[in-house]
Amino acid sequence: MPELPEVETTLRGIRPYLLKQKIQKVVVRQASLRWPIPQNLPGLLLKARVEAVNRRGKYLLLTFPHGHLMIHLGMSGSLSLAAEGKAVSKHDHVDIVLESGWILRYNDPRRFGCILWVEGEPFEHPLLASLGPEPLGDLFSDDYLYQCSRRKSLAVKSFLMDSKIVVGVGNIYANEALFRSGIHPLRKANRISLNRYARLSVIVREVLAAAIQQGGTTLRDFVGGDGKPGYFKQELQVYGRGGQACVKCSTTLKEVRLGQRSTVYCPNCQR
DNA sequence: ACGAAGCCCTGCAAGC
DNA sequence: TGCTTGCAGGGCTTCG
Repeated sequence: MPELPEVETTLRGIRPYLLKQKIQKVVVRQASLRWPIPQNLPGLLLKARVEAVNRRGKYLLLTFPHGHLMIHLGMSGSLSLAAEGKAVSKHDHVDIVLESGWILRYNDPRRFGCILWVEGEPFEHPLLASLGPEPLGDLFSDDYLYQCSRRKSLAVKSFLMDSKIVVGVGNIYANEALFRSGIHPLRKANRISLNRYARLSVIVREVLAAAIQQGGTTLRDFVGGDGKPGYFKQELQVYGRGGQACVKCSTTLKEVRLGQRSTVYCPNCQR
């Protein structure tokens, strides 16, 4: 389940192979992702040169002279670099063949991801226009979270996972960050003090940065691998541990569903 | 305008 | 063993 660190790791892994490369061929085997892959994509990309590779939230942006390729990995998607002639496996939906011979290969079993073509300013695209700040950027701060939350009566965990508030905090990291901050996930966002948001904002940054750093250490395995670098080996303290003992106080961790997402917390440590 | 629920999809695990 | 059922989840979309 790619979260921000996984997308960032993917970005760093593929960028050097893509920059300044001309697209030699595009093969679409399965066009029906979350939205259909444009039928004319192969023609659009043919012989175009990659000018830049960037990320906004969990969206990857490949910039060409005449537009941008926007890729989202959904929750089961991955990109890998395959050597010329490497056999195609199940759910390898798209190949983007570079002049170097390397193939940027998109695999997505659940097809929750998307591959779209954007002309003009990409940040004005409806999918990107209303995204909140990057959690590792300067705009994400205690003040920012506090101000945003004042008129929000929803659970702080849902608040934190809202991409209009801040991008890239998925279910796993929301659970972990709230545990480490001592904040109860069901507490209303507007019932949390500035001091506690200060702690939360720092911890969100720490958790994401640590995960990215871990992804970086396995980057060398990116090429030729399964496209899923060994990110997220860090120990999860609450996610997936419902019913087990809290690592801090041994109280049994509670698991509830919040907005269809599994939510795990320590009823003693988190208030 | 806000918040909650629904939906897309496949792989895996559990239950019969 | 092989079926059926339920769950996982990012995030857009719809409903109340």
